[in-house]
Amino acid sequence: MLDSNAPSAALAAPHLDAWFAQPDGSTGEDIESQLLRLGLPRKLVHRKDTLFRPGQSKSALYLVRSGYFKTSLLSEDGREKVTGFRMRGDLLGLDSIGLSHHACEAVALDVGEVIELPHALLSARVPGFQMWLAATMAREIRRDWEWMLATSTLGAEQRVIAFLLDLADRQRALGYSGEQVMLQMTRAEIGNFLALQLETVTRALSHLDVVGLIAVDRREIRILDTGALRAMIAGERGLH
Amino acid sequence: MLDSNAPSAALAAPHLDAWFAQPDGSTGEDIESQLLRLGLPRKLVHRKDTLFRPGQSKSALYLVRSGYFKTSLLSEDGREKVTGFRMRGDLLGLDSIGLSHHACEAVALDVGEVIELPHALLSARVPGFQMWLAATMAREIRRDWEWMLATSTLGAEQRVIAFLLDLADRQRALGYSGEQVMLQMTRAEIGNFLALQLETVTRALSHLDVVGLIAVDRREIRILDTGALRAMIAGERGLH
DNA sequence: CGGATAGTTGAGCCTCGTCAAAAAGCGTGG
DNA sequence: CCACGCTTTTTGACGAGGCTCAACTATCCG
Repeated sequence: MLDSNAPSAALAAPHLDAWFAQPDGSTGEDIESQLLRLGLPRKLVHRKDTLFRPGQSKSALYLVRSGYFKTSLLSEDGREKVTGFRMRGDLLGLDSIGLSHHACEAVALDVGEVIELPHALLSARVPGFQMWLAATMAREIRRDWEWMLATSTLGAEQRVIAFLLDLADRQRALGYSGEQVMLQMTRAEIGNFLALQLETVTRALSHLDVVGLIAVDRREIRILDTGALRAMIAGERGLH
Repeated sequence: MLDSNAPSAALAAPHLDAWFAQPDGSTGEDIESQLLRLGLPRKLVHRKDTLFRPGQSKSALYLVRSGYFKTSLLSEDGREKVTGFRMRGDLLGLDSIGLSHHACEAVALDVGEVIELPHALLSARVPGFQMWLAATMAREIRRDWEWMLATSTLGAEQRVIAFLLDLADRQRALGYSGEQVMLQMTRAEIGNFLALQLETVTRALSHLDVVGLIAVDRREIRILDTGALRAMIAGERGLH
């Protein structure tokens, strides 16, 4: 649901445009594997480790190699908003490009590993890095907008469904089953992300379990009827 | 409210990093005025003109020179979400960088003018363009997140206040008064953006008028007590 | 084993959405 | 210039979805 990329033909364009014409993944993996070959500094994290905080001076982006992270925004008066859950292949710190300090917070939800990407260095040394970065940021913007659409037009249960299907899709894209989803985050964090209370998330999960569309076992969710679930967010629009 | 850039010292960094170290505006105006001097193609638009639609093949970004635009996302099943209102200095089409086709829609709310920015050309010819673009995209991401925070933690009236203050701030940044805001969009569009119904927007505006914090005259809003308004979104957190 | 964290479930209430009707603007053409 | 139709806005009444508060259970970790 989350990526509305037109899966169109990659145009045979002059080299500079090569990137912009790419639908999504192909050249991306090129750049990504280039980055991996560069022997950039790696960093191991444990559950609840904070990778960076708002206001902290920023030196690099982080590319997630393994594990799960949440990024969140904090307001002065204590409100918090989880802006996304990140997994392998995602970039952390995109939002603070152009700033000398981080604007959001990134916390590990599990043990994991990230690679530091010093943009200045990479911009100079890796041809196409800038393009890749811009394309990645654009994808982040589209994701954000999709979720804005979801939270403002879908009811509580529909949002939870969209969340589960999104996780499943992303897991599938990484080579996992997609039938089974292990939630690395608390109900409260899911609720925060979806603009719901944790009790509402619980109730939605319980209800979907009762009607047999998913099987909930603690944080392990088995998706039993993808078709029906998809129909529930595409069909009747919005609340009601 | 919307831009949480640290107004910190611009570090004396190696040239490549110059951009990333910039807090926000200074070098940006450099690039922007460079762009203006290039004699890039301009385009005049009328009220309700569509600059681009989802699926339409994309050739360039658009820099707003005058007028007001809304950008919105459309889902297959007809749901719509206004993703932002854009004015002078804003870029249209950022979200579809890396795609060959547009992912969202941009419509003029008034007569206006835009400049076409062909990224391939500019990336090659204007040094620092890529950096500027990345910084601009990052700012868009931060804005989006701020609004996600707002819509998920603030009550209806607070969201409307945040919206008015944001408009006022942006107008002030462009050299206008900031006391007076002319809404170029309908109540329905405001509501869509804020995840509210149009009736709720109307009620919020009416109420704020009654209590004397703003003066509503059709689409002309006069902000009478900025301090009190700011307190209402920073003070008591969220709903209730 | 015991304290803390996380999740579940219930009951009541409140904000905001829904439906409806009317007023006010606004553009258009006679 | 005014009449007409359309869009936009306002206001009211009502109901419901989800939030709040609260109690209880399960789980994790030292």
